[in-house]
Amino acid sequence: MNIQAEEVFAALSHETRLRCLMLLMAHEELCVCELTHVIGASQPYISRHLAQLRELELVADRREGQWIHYRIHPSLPDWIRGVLRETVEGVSRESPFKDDLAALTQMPNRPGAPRCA
Amino acid sequence: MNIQAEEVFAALSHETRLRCLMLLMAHEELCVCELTHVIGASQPYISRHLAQLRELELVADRREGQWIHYRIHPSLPDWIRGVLRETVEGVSRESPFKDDLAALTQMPNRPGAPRCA
DNA sequence: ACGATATATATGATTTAGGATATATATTGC
DNA sequence: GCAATATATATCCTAAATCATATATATCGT
Repeated sequence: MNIQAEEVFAALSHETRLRCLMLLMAHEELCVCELTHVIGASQPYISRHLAQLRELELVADRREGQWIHYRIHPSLPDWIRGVLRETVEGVSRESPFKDDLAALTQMPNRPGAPRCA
Repeated sequence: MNIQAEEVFAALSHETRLRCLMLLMAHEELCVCELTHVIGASQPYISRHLAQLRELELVADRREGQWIHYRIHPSLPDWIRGVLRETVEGVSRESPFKDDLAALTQMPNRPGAPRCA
């Protein structure tokens, strides 16, 4: 089943999902607890939005022990990757995206090595 | 008031609005009757979706006699233009976008000179 | 001024997305 | 096996988007 442009944009049209994607564009892999901490919402709330991104195959997940690491889906179509790249350009200097990037680096007890892009 | 990324993506998440934007990316200026003909929906339906794009300032309009010509907003932020360009790359070979471009050129009695990009 | 064409807006009904909370599952260390 | 941590899913309620239809406005030709 092919990924539908309208569905992609619907996914990007929600602040929480867009914040997750912008963080993942900058950080290769992040676990749910990191995203939850940075965005400052409840765990089920973040998890449900990540599930939507996962079902659309915009992100992929990988379990490592207790943690589930999310990343931009490796086989994302080029044009969608292009859209995300342009969006990073457009929003990464603005709130809340700018602050999210800062909040992540200041998070204590981050699991795994902080692998940054 | 600054244009919000989430609102932009919400606008792009509807097939009708996306089809209008893809057509406008390829054709500089199109009037409502052309878009209505190509998409094959009712005039109020198209007009209402164009109004949403206009309120967001993704498109601009210009009256010329009875016709109102729409175009991609000339002062659209670079990153949004980039998103639209990437999207054209991604979808213009697929239905319904591919067929829309064909249907427009075959439309009889198009008002004004068909100014193509 | 009148009828025809092009376009915009308003209204009411229906569907869909979002949010909060509760609960279920999986893994780890003991 | 049990408690603790990390994550996912289910449920119920509310808010927002969409659609079809009706109607209003603007322009043109006569």
